[in-house]
Amino acid sequence: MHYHHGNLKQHLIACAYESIESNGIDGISLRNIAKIAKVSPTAPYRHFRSKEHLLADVATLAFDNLHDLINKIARTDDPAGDLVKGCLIYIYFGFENRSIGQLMFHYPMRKSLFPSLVVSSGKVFGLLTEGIQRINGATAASLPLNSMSMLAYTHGLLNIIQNDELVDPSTENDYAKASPQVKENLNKLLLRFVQNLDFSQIP
Amino acid sequence: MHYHHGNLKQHLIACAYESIESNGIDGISLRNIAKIAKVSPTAPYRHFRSKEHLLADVATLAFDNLHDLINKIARTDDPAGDLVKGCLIYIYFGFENRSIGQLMFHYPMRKSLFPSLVVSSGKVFGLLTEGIQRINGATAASLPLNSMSMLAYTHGLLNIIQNDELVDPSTENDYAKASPQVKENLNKLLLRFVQNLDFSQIP
DNA sequence: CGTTAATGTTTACACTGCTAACACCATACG
DNA sequence: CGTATGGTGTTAGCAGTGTAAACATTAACG
Repeated sequence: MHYHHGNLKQHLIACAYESIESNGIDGISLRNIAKIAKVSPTAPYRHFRSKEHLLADVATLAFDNLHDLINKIARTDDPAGDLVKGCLIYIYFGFENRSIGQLMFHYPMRKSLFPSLVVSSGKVFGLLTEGIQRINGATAASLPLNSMSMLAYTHGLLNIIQNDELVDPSTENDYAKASPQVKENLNKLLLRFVQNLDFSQIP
Repeated sequence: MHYHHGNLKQHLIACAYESIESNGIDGISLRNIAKIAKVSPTAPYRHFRSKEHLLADVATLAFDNLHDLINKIARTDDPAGDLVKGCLIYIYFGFENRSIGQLMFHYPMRKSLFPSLVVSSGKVFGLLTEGIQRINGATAASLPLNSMSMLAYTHGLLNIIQNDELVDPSTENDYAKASPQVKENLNKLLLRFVQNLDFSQIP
């Protein structure tokens, strides 16, 4: 029995990351994470001031992973296509890592309390901004608004796909059919959105 | 001390609704709601099978309220403008009722388990669908995808506005500046989006 | 080698969702 | 009218939670 683990902090983050992804985000508890890490129930408090602090570090790691994925795509001579690719990665990352995505985007965390989290998520947003900047005709003045707008749409599409259990067979609104339809058409929808961005100075 | 309250169920929903909005959604507990309703800690279990069931009813009520608000707007001869108005109400409802909005859109609830919730949220979506349908040139084939797309954008914009504490003064990405910018330009952004909807048959 | 600070453990507390057993009481039925 | 019944409230209690405090061990350094 080693009293000193060596690198418990990183290990706890990794355990939490995995446990969240497999057990869902509400089934998570500090004590459970500690048990997974084979450590006493309150050991995490030597490394994290609170549960929220641990989760913030998990989210930070997740944003870093997402950033690396998006950053890996090539910069071709088709900036709009590149941007759409990035957005698709964003969406599929959130979709495939369901619980982690929930933690990143929906968990009620006071994000501003965790500088590293703010930096990491900011970097992802930075990639999106850069992607828009590369598009022909983009203007500096229109950049912030268009970036936010693009993020909104991308994020919204992710949301739709995530929540396709919000399906209702009883009404005429056929969510169940629409959601896969969205998935098949993500590329088209995003591309159209990009092409319709407004680069004129917004008064 | 009246043993029989008379209408405890509705009262509990109302208390929960209020408590969530003022105390936030994580600060909520069944026992606390019971205390607010001046009833024993386990009394709610006579009316709700679980906490999630109570919250589902709260969310249902919230969607009904939102539906009524959106449904109240006039149907003018400017369908695009009407639709945008509806979306704005959607956004501001989520923004102003912060915690309730979180419950409606982000709380990890198995929505499909609660038929009334599915119906109520479906009705809101139905209004949006109807709004798109009224636009000149709208086709039946393109309706589901366009509705979901519009919902995605609207929802994404709400998200941006809700999370403007995701602001980062330390990076170059000036979220803090961008977010109010979004708020000021919501109308324009939504209108442009509506005007760029694609009503051609999507292959 | 001894001190100290870092890092782990044990104990304890208030709170949570939830179940089970019990208390009250409005109503249906003889 | 008396009484059984079932709906609705209460109390007691369990397992699990986040967190703080006190204690134990060990790595690092004088």
